Formats: sequence, structure tokens, C-alpha cells
Amino acid sequence: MRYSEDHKAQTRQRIVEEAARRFRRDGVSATSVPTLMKALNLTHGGFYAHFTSKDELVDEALRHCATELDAVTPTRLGGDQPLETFIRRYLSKTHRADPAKGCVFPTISAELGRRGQASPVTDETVSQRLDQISDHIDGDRDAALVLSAMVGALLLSRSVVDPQLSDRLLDETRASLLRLIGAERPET
Amino acid sequence: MRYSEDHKAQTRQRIVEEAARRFRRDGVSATSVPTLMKALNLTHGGFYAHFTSKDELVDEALRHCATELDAVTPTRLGGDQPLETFIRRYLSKTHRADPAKGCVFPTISAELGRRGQASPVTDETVSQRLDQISDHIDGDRDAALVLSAMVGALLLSRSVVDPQLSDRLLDETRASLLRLIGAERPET
DNA sequence: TGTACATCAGTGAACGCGCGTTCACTGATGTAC
DNA sequence: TGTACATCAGTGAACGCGCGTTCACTGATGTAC
Repeated sequence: MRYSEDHKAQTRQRIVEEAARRFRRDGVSATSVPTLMKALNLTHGGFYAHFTSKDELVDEALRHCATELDAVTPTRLGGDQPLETFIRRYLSKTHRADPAKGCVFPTISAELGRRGQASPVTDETVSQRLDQISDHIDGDRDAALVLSAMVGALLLSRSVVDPQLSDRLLDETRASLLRLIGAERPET
Repeated sequence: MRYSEDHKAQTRQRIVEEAARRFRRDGVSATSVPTLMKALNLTHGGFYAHFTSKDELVDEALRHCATELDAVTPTRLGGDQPLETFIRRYLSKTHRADPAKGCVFPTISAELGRRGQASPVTDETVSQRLDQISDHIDGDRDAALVLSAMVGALLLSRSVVDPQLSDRLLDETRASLLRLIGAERPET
């Protein structure tokens, strides 16, 4: 079957988006090509009309994660969004509940760090985030602390079983960070 | 072959220790039973004389990671060790370079968070770390921030390819944390 | 002390399974006439 | 406009592989006599 002009590009995009979701939700190695394609009502063989290997998809999906802007659980700072809002959204229960739509770092960084040579996507993204935070903070010395704390707190809050402990990690880290950047009202 | 009294217990211990190392270095799912046993000069079949399943080993190995005290890259606060020393060691290049001997959280938390029901080991360990940090800090409100930042910084510093960026994450986070807890001299 | 036997940690072939990838194929649509 | 043909995104059986696990087995040592 021959398809309309941009049909192939559309399918490729659907694969990338579904992969970006699943890599964050289930992990890269736990997401198989056959399962991924089945989720899109395609068969696994067709995958290789779009990508030469699963590794190529991993790169592309990471790129997608890095560039996507999600209004609900933003993974980067928008130009007009104050740092306080960013921190509140990043360390929210919404973000914790839905890794598939959230920041890549807490979900697949460990896995990427182990790959032979990681894609430079991670480096770029980390640098960007640091710069964005620096721009919104006084003295800019604490950018790495802010980023690390957000990533660590989200990771730990998802690893823990007890909901109270999970909430505590999120709430205390958020409160400390807001205090640190000098945000006033400590509301939830 | 029949072996001396505690031979079996010793072998079991060797398996647990090697697994604890490899789970942190390579990840849980990337560590196979056959490979693990081969590393100990044993065959895979013998594994099931010690454990009923790989999952049982995962539990045991996590317990091992949680209780072990490592002088080089300590993952917990000793009674006499000041918080400053702990932070310096945790965010050191030595710790970054050797995940196999280091803290579990940056390496396999993401993987554990995805397992059906995670073992309660993680919860206990996180609680303990938080309490230990609280005991060594004024006001104790920042324990979650300190733990999260250490875990996040180590994770990110290992995920990144560029050595300069990796160092920056470690160094800046360390400096910020030491400033936060009121440690004087900002030496490396 | 010397012999016969029981034990059981460890062996290695074999199982069913899902993985990443290949490949001969199909068949609806776009193009040429 | 109608027909013949080329295209190529997607199909699904098949590949070799390593996984977690099972199981009949071996054989050095401890125990019984």
C-alpha cells in the first residue's frame, strides 16, 4: 500500500512520541520494539523502514523529550515562567504521578549513564537547564543545587512505597528550595 | 561434593556481594544470573540451591547495599562523622567513578520504582538517611533537600559525557550544600 | 583405624520465551500514458 | 477520463541469541559401623 505524501513522516513521529512516553514510564531496555509497534497498531517489521536500529530511536526519543514543552508538568523553564512556579510544578504530585509525560532525568539517566557512549543530548539538556535556572536566580551559584535537588527528590519520591514518605520528600525539598531562592509565601 | 560446615553460607554471601556490586554498576535487569555465577566461577544451575528466584536475590542484595559501611565512598553517616565530611565524600570523584561500591539510590532507584511492589528496603533506607542528616543539621528542615541534592547531583554527574560539566555538577552542588549547612572553608 | 554409605553444593544440558533484526511479500495509492 | 504499472509503508514468518528456571546428575566429604 502506498500512502499519502507525509504519511511516513507522521508514522515516524508517532513512533518517536510513543517511545518517548514508554522509555520514561518503563525504561529503555524494558520497552521492546514489538510491544512499542503493537501499541501503535503496527507490526514490528515495519519499524526498520523508519529506523536502522533501536539505538537510533533512543537518540531520537531523547531529543524529543528534551525539546517538548508540556504545560502540565514542564521540564524546562519558559521565558516568562518564574523559577518559583517551575519548582512548584516540577516537585508536584502531578509530575510524580506521571513519569511518561515528565522530565527524563529521574527516569532514565541511570540507564543512559551506563550505555557505552551516551548521546550528547543529555549534556546539552543539562547545560540548558542549568543556564535557565541561573538566569532566574540571584548570584547563580546555586543552579546545580536546584537542578540536582529537583531531580533527586522526584526520583526518590517515586522509588519509595510509603505515600507519606514520598510526600515528605517532595514537600520538604520544595519548601527548602523556595526558601533558598527567596520565594515568600510557603503555600503548597 | 559435600563441603565443610559453613561453605554454603559463604557461597551465598559471595553471590549477594557480587550481585550488590553488579546491580549498582550495570543495573538489575542487565545483570543476568548466568553472568553473575560465571563471575564467581560457578555455574548458573547452582544459583537455585541458594535462592528461589532472581527476585529473592534482588531483595537480599538491596538489603546488603543498605547495611554495608564503606570507608571509601560512604553511603551513610557514621556516628562520629560530621555532615560536612559525609557530603564531601558523597559528592567526590571517587564516589562518582565507582557506582559498584557506592550509594544505591542514584543507580537503581528508577529501576526499583518501576517494579510492581518495591521492597520496603528502600523506604527504610531513605528514612534512615533523612534522620541521620536531620541529627547533624540545624533546624532539620533541610534534610530532604540535602539527600535529594546529593542523589540528584551524583546521578546527573554520571549521566553526562563532558567531564567539565560532570565536575561542575559535583562541585557546585557540594559548594552550595556546604554553604547551606554552614560549613566554613570551601576547600575541595 | 578402615570401610560403606548418605549427603547435597555444584554441574551442565535442556525448556519456553521474548528480544532485536532480517527479508520475501502485499496491496492501496500516485504517476504515466 | 480510463487503464497499466511502479512505488514502498507496512506485514508476519523466521533467524540467532541470552534470559530465568528446571532437573537428572556427580563426586568429595561427613557420618555410621
